[in-house]
Amino acid sequence: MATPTKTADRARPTYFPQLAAERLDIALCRASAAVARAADARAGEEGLGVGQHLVLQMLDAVGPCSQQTLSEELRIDRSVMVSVCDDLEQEGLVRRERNPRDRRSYAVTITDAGRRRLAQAQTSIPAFLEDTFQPLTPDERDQLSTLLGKLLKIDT
Amino acid sequence: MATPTKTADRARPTYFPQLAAERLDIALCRASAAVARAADARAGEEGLGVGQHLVLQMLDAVGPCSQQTLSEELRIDRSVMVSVCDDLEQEGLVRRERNPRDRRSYAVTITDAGRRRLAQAQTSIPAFLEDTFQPLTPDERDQLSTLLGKLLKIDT
DNA sequence: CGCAGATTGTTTGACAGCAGATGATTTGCA
DNA sequence: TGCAAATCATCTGCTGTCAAACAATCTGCG
Repeated sequence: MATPTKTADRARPTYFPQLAAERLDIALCRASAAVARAADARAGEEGLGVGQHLVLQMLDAVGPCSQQTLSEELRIDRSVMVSVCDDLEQEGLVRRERNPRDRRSYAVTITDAGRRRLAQAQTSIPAFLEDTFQPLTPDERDQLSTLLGKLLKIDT
Repeated sequence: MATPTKTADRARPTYFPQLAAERLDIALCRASAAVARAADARAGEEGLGVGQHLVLQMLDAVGPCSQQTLSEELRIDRSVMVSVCDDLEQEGLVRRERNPRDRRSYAVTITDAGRRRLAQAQTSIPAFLEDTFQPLTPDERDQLSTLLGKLLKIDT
């Protein structure tokens, strides 16, 4: 494309179509970045980080866990899990007790305050998802979910 | 599932199904992380980073650009673009000349060596995409591409 | 012209994510 | 039993990303 305007750079709404169209990997990364940004923003407003939310959610669902287990199931690095649990403990949302059968590990337990906080945070999720995935119809969201599920089958 | 073994934590293949299933945002982030990891690995083998590849691709397609333009079109932070262009220039794949009409900006230009390197790098992309998206059929990849396209319409 | 404000490229500082090392503890095996 | 190897939580250092500050330059408006 020749540049019709005077300055070589300016005034070219090219928007480089090839990338998002041709390279599925790049489109995926861009979409993920946009969504992650939105999630962080919402989590920031709410005062409960995404990782902390996930930990509370899992503890509530499956009962006390070691940090190791939380790490593996939630795909959060175990050294990051340390600070996530630190924050949660400091706010009184979880307790860290030594596991008597294996004193190397903790039994991380959600507290009543944690359950209340979780319930409160859960209520904002549907609206968040609705906002973020607004360009897609419910059917399309299901499609996307299915496709990502297949893609993640091989996740390391 | 009850835990058959003695220790409370061990041997529970729970795998916390709710997350990837219910929360589309998390599934998207996981898939993106896996794909980005694969892309980085391939780029590492090839010696040409993902960002550098994109810059060469765009310069080849639309001609000389300022770093600012490259930044915006490729969604790479402009402070990151500095080092990307530094590396490319050091390897002789691009030239950085001052734009005579606006001496604040550069006119970044791809060199012949850059074009050769780009052509060589391009050949490995189909195989990479094939490997990475192997769990999806061609039809499903098209679906995914379309869905992501719609989702990115609102990208900030 | 002359100056306030915007823009371009760059540097700096903060921060998340990850690999590797460490100390405490448990497990496996001779 | 005793000891080597594995495991859990933690800490440290490195890398990549991003926001904010900065100097040089351009633009718009009097």
